[in-house]
Amino acid sequence: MAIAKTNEFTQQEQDLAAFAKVLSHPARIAIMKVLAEEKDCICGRIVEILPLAQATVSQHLKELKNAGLIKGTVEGPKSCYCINWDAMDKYLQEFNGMFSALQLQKGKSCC
Amino acid sequence: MAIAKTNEFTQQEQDLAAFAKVLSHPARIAIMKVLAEEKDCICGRIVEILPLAQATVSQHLKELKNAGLIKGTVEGPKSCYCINWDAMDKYLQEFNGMFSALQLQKGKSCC
DNA sequence: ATATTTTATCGTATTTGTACGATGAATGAA
DNA sequence: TTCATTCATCGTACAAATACGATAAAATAT
Repeated sequence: MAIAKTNEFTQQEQDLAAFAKVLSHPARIAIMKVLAEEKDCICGRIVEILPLAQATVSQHLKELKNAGLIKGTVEGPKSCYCINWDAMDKYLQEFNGMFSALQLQKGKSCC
Repeated sequence: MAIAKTNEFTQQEQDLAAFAKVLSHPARIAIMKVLAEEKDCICGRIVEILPLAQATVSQHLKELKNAGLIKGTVEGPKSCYCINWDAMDKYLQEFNGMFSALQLQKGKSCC
C-alpha cells in the first residue's frame, strides 16, 4: 500500500471501511451463512463445506472474530463459533444510516 | 492470494463480497460522501478534499465506476462523477436482504 | 499555434491479503 | 500413558491492493 493513509480519514469512514473489508471475501460471507444455518457451528463443519484448507478457514474465522462479527467458545478440543448479532446489528445500522443520509441529498447530482 | 478460489463460491457470495470490497477503503467511502454532498462532482474537487494524490483518487474513482456504484461523464477537459443510486439501491437491498434472512435463524446458535 | 488545465493511464515500489503445509497445543478416547 | 481428534499458529509463496511520480491525452484559453 506504500505508506498507508488510512488514518487520515474520519473515524466513521475508517469504521465502515473496516466493516466492509471483513465482508469483502466470499469465504467470509459463506462462513456467516453457515454459522446462521448450522446448529453446531464447529470449525470442522465449516471446513467440510467450504472449498478451503483448515488453516485458511481458521484464518478467516480469526478475522471475523477480530472484527467482532462472530464469537467463539472452546468446547473441549473443538471451537464453537456463532454470529455476534449485537455487533452485526450495530454495524448494519451504521452502514445503512450513512447511505440513507447521503441519499437525502440526491437532487444535487450533476449527471 | 496463491491461486484464487474466489469462483468456487456462489454467485451471491461473490457479488456481495465484491460490493463490500469496493467500499472497504476509507477513501472510497469518503468519495461517495463528497459525491453526495457536492454539486459539482469534479475529480479535481475530490483531490482537493482527500489527502491523496490525483493519480490515486483517479484510481479509486475507476474502481467505484467499474463496480457500477458511480457514473462519470466527460465535460470538456473535466470529468463529472455522481452516485448511481439505481445500482446502489439494488446492492444495498441485496446486502441487507441476506443478513435479514440469516437473522431469522437466530435461535439455532450454540454460543 | 502555444500554453494551461484537467484527467486518465503507465510504471513501479511497497504493503496487505490469501492460501496451504507443517507443526504444536489441548482435549478426549483407548 | 498413548493415540487420535480438533483447532490455532507459524512460515512461506504468491497475488492483489495501495500510493504516487511521470507522462499522455483532450479540451480550453491566450
